[in-house]
Amino acid sequence: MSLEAAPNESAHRERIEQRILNAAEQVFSQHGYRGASLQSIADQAVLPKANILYYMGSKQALYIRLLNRMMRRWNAVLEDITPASDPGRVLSEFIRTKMVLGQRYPEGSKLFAAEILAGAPFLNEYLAVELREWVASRAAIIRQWSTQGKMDNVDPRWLIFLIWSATQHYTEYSAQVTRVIGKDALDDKDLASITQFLEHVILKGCGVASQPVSELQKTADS
Amino acid sequence: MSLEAAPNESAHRERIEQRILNAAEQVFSQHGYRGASLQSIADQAVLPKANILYYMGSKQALYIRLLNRMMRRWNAVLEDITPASDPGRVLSEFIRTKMVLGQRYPEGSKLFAAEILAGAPFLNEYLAVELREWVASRAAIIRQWSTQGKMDNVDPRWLIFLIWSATQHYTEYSAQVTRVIGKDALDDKDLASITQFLEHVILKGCGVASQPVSELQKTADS
DNA sequence: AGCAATGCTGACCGTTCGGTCAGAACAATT
DNA sequence: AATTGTTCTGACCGAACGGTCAGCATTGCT
Repeated sequence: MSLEAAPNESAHRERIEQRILNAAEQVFSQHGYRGASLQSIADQAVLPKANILYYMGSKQALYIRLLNRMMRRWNAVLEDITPASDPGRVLSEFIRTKMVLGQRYPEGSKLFAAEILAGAPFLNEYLAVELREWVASRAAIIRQWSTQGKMDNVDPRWLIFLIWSATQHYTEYSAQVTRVIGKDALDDKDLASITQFLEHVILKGCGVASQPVSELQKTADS
Repeated sequence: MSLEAAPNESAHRERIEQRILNAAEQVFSQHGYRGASLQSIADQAVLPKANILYYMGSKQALYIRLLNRMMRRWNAVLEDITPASDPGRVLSEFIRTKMVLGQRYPEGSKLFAAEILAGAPFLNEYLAVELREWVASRAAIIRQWSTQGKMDNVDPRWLIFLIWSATQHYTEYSAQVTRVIGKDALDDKDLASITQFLEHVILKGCGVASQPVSELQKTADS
């Protein structure tokens, strides 16, 4: 329940807690809440198991702290969107931001995915209240863009889900993607290529003019 | 290792095995391989735990049988595609088929997702060999469509991943989708709307003419 | 140097894990 | 009624689970 960080934590405590959180994020993201064991988290953090509980209290408290940390990172996306905004610029930035976030916090993204797969027992309220309002408000603006003739008349909810799923895929399904394309990991060139592909297909597919702001970006395209 | 079904199984044994497989699919899909317990599978199947092991041998053997059953269902997708095929028809059918498969086998899809999230320890070889070849052969054909001018010059691998992720999202993230749109489940109308949205955006986004075959399908679109 | 506060952890707790097995229950054949 | 083969399951095994705690080590203040 109480998940605010104490304000007067020592730097040492802070360092160790981050070490535990990062280790836990890795284990939880691979095996889900039930499948993760405190022992394997302790091994990953190179700490005795009792130490994990000393700092985090319980498995559940640790898990909830992780979920909150991840959700905090996802704010600040699509914050400053208005009916007057240019759809091309906004959607482009949305796609790019999501791609970057997924690459920056791959374990956090997978943790989130595992939580949803399990039926979102801990994120139930967050999804049904905060995220729902987030989507509803953005959807309303996108719908105005459609009526203004700035883009096709598509259901904005499906558009948001499309961008989420298409970008998240490359972090959450990285095990599949890398094996299918025969690489150990996606490099920067791949990621740039994917981002550009998604911008091209989604913007064009929604009838949005490619971003008018001149950014050097002319590549292979019949 | 040996995972072929015995040919001379009694109808009774067959029925019980299916009951166990369905129960296990549900539990594994929610909690992953490690997070699933034989006891909870037994409870789900309303059978004593020892019975599960009597029929399936071990937790791992049961899990592998489930993976194989799911992979078998996924064959027959995009089998008859050639350079002469019409991209619009093929991509449309691909999207529709994937949407239907996800709705028909939601637990199987989630099971697959959990396996990938865990790093695909059991599907490693399948992904790196069979699925890789499947993608490579389809990608080659799509690339020919591009050079023939039938569609934009996009990377076919990203296109395939896009269709996978966009369609799978509605089964694997159903917990998130339903809470965000405020429904208990997606109904047929939602699914038709989503399918049509995806066809519209992806085909148009790839520069493919919407399927020429006249199927009554004229809906809201500025 | 002395002392309280905090950091730390090996040992332990009851429970649940995957898996084994002896033997009861049942069905089919003689 | 006896025999045989299969189906079934309660009871049990050692290991691992999440969590507790007594007590040692370390630190910081006086």
